[in-house]
Amino acid sequence: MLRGDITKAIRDAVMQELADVGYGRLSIEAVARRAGVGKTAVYRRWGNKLEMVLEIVSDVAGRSVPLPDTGSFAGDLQLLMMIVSRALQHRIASQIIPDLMAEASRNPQIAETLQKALRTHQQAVGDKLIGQAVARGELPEGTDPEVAVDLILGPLYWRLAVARTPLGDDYLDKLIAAVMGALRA
Amino acid sequence: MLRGDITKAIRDAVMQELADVGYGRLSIEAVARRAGVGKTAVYRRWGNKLEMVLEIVSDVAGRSVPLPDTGSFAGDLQLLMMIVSRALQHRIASQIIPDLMAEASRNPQIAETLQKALRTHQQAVGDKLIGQAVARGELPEGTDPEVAVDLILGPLYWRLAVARTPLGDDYLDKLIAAVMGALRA
DNA sequence: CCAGGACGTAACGGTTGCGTTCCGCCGTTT
DNA sequence: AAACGGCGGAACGCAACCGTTACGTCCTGG
Repeated sequence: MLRGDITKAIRDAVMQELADVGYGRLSIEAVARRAGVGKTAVYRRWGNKLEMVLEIVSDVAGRSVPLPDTGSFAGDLQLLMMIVSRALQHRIASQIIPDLMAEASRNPQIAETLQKALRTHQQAVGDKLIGQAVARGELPEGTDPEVAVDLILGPLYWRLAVARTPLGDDYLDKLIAAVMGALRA
Repeated sequence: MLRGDITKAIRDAVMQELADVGYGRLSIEAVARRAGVGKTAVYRRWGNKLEMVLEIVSDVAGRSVPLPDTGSFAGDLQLLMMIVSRALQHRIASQIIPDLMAEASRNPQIAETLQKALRTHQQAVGDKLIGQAVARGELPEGTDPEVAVDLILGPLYWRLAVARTPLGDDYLDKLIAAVMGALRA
């Protein structure tokens, strides 16, 4: 019976509000205000703030990242890095993700949701990427997928989400070359 | 005239409170409560929450990280990584830093303070490390310090502060080997 | 011995947000 | 035509904090 357009408006408002003020300061009143909606409409859908945020965020984050499979490790790596860097440069993502990550260290429910939505998936992507490369003989047999994934995602996350330094023209190329060099050994 | 032991108690309480609830939810009342101190004692020292947090955090963060200089790039790298990983595994640091980083994207004052306290310094460390290595001929002439620093700090930060995965016994060794491989090219 | 000042406590009025309730409106269903 | 139910809006009591103020205690220096 709940009207879909109202639900959509609330979902959008939550994402915007999360980006603007963060989870800690997000208030249902502000969400309703921003969505142009009564508080009652919100409470008709979710029981409280945490429940609402978790459902909305895990829904958005769950929309899966396509697994790169270009046929070569270099190609896969380049594609993955472009996808990740593109995602991390979007304003909403680059604000919400660090915020929720910080919040997750205090709230087990958030931690679990993020773990499921982000890490599990991205790790799977990384594992597949490395696994394929090893199978193809492009990487040595003993390559540690954990180290490899950290080496690929870490610098990007650090630069885009933490240091917030813009990417130079050739930055990605240099980074890709460096990662290739690191793993090729 | 302000009593030093009281000031110390407040400073400690602020750090604890920051780690527990984050900047967004930090309240002066809670800080005073935790420090076993009246609100008046706090307001006698700082004008408001932002001013207080900035002063305390930048003081703590300003206590400089020693510049590694072991004589070889491999040694410097290992030492730096051990220092950084040690620091990031401390509960307070691993909670406060991501929280303030997220907050910094909304508050220019926090951003500037963190920039000054953390990035400038760490970057200087990285630049010196790379510079020395290049001068010694251990790294090729054109090595990009930005990429190198990201490659060193990114994976550690990602793993310890974001993914929050514990470090295996040989993880640091593998990571060091990988970074060496990446830059040696 | 006394003045000064930092201290804790308590209370102030004001703001914000919670989660709930009640109202009147309006489009759908029956 | 009438009943239903989601809707916005307004107000509720409650709680937490804000930043400020007044008060009485204690310690210190002159």
